[in-house]
Amino acid sequence: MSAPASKSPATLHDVAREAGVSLATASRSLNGSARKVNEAYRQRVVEAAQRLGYTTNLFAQAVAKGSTTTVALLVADIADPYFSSIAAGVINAANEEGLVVTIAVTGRDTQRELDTVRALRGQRPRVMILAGSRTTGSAYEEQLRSELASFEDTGGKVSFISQDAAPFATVLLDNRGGARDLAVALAELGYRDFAVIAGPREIRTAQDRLEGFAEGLAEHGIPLAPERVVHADFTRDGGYRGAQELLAAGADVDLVFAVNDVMAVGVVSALRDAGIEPGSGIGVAGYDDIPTVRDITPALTTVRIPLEDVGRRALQLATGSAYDDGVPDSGEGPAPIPTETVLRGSTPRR
Amino acid sequence: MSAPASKSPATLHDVAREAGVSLATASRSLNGSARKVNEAYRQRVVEAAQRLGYTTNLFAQAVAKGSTTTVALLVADIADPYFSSIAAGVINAANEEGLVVTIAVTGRDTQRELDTVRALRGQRPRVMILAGSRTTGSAYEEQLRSELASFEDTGGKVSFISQDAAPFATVLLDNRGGARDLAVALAELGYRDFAVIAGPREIRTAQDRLEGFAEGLAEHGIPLAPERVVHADFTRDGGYRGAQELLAAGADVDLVFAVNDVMAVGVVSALRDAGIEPGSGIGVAGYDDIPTVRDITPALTTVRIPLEDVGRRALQLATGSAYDDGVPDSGEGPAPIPTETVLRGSTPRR
DNA sequence: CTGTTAGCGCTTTCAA
DNA sequence: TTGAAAGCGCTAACAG
Repeated sequence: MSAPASKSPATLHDVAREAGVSLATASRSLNGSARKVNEAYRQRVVEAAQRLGYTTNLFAQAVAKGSTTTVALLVADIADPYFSSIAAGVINAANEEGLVVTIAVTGRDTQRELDTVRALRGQRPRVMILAGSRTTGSAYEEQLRSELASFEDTGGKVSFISQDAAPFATVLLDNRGGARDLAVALAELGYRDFAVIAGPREIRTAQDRLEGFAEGLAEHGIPLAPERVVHADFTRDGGYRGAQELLAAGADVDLVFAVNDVMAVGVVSALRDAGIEPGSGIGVAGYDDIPTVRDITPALTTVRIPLEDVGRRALQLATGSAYDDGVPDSGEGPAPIPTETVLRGSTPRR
Repeated sequence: MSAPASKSPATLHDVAREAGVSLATASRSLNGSARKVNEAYRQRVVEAAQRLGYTTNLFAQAVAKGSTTTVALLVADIADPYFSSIAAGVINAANEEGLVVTIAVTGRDTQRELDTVRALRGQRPRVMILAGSRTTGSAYEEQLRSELASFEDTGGKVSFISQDAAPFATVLLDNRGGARDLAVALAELGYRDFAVIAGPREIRTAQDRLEGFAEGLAEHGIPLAPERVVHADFTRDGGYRGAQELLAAGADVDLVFAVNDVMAVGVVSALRDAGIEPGSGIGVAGYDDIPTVRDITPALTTVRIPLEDVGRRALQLATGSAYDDGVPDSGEGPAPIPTETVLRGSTPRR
């Protein structure tokens, strides 16, 4: 229980003294960009730093320079593979640029999201990436927008991962188009009686996927009756319960589309638990292509989003380091991330 | 493309002036702990801050106070559910204490881990949580230890999530014991011909689970021949390939234990792809109880670790806010996290 | 209770 | 090139 006498970390001052040079020289040798320091001095400083176990105090540096090396990432739920994959992309990209990533979770709670953004501003991050599922119509929307605008006014950069977040830079996800393509592919496979486990009504991503899917069906002259759409939580359990509800209603369905993979996984389990074999009995499709959908049985048909890449882009969009991918950049970021329908065992040809 | 004239964020100074009070008063009204400020003044300050869109510059605050509100979390791979669940726990707990968490990934690369720790020290985090899989015997081990020790010497606190990381605070995972219990349970179920898809040899977690499992079998007089142990990557694909290798060797096996769930998921897929039905043909068991193992078919037998909780504890251990759970605290943290064998469909009674 | 005034650790003019 | 000194935004004695 003896508390060790806790020295404080070595400061640049200490290093300078140890090396017998001025503070300024020490600073220049260790961090200053242009190498305008006598090599001999530099050596001594570096060695002194080494000897003292010195590490630049990033905060002090930030205060002095007036700019940080932090990027703040907001996600709804870090344990959700959708977000953790995106986070991986952001972190890797940030690493490459020497930036440090701070993660905050909002739990899909608008108020909390707003509070978090406010709190995060205190960190003066260089960039703020919002990956949470945008919500529509709430009173918070305007507040969030204004908070972010003011963040940008004061030198920050924000980037969204979303379907439309003008006026901010956005990694565009074409949820509507992806869902439409999926619907078309499924119709061509011979499915006719569709049901959708949609997410919460306020979540734009969920809405768009639902609408896009309906559009795709419409192209094939297939209607999607309102009673075939059940709204549920954006989670595995939400999907599970949604499917149960659907079955309870006794609808005659040959394919269930869950608006994201986590939900679809729940649907598959629910069907199986109800004695219906997913795939051979009722087809199931999801959206996102998270890693696990390959390993459940049957493997899930879904719409692939290159999640890691999306995260990476979101950062690059903000730092301006986006590699040129040939896509015309309209200023609000490149064209939508390409999306791809992946047909697997859960939707055999009928 | 017009760059908006970017004002810099309002400073406390601005607020003070706007409110017509001194810097000190402004500081006290906004952040100072003890409320020793005339309510009228306080009002004016708060309003001024509001009007100016002021947010405390946390970095400057940190520099002035000499202490930060940051906690750094190191994980091997944030997209791995094991780590993202732990991260969720850390983040939630941190939130409750008003701390901000920064996540770095090490990719199970010792050198990178070391570099990361060094870099992270620049943030002067209050606490550093290492959740990466400890490695044994490497030359880095000592360096890491010394880097961390010096971090603690200068006022930081480190906490490990591991099986033994003395002399640092540790959320103890009883990998050995958990694996032993699992082996016993499986033996009691009637399995006799075991094989293990073990992780990389250097990863202690993998080692311990392997050894514990062997011990458990030994208790039932069941040997585990070396050729029944194949070492593979700690990932889903590692598990997949490991199983393939095992099958190729033609061993006569009735149960495959993969030392973690992600690998086990790969094993299940590999078996199925090889035409062997997991569960009815060969039993499969994993370790961790990540969410997906309930949804694959058959559901996976595994050893449960309360991952979220583990993350939360790791933080509390460091901040000293651990709730009293009645377990005698030996100073290095509470007793091992309780572990539980969960039998599911992948290991029916034989 | 309020204001003045040193710092905190680092960067960056500005002279030398 | 180097060093002295003035900040960066905030806190914390210290007087008043």
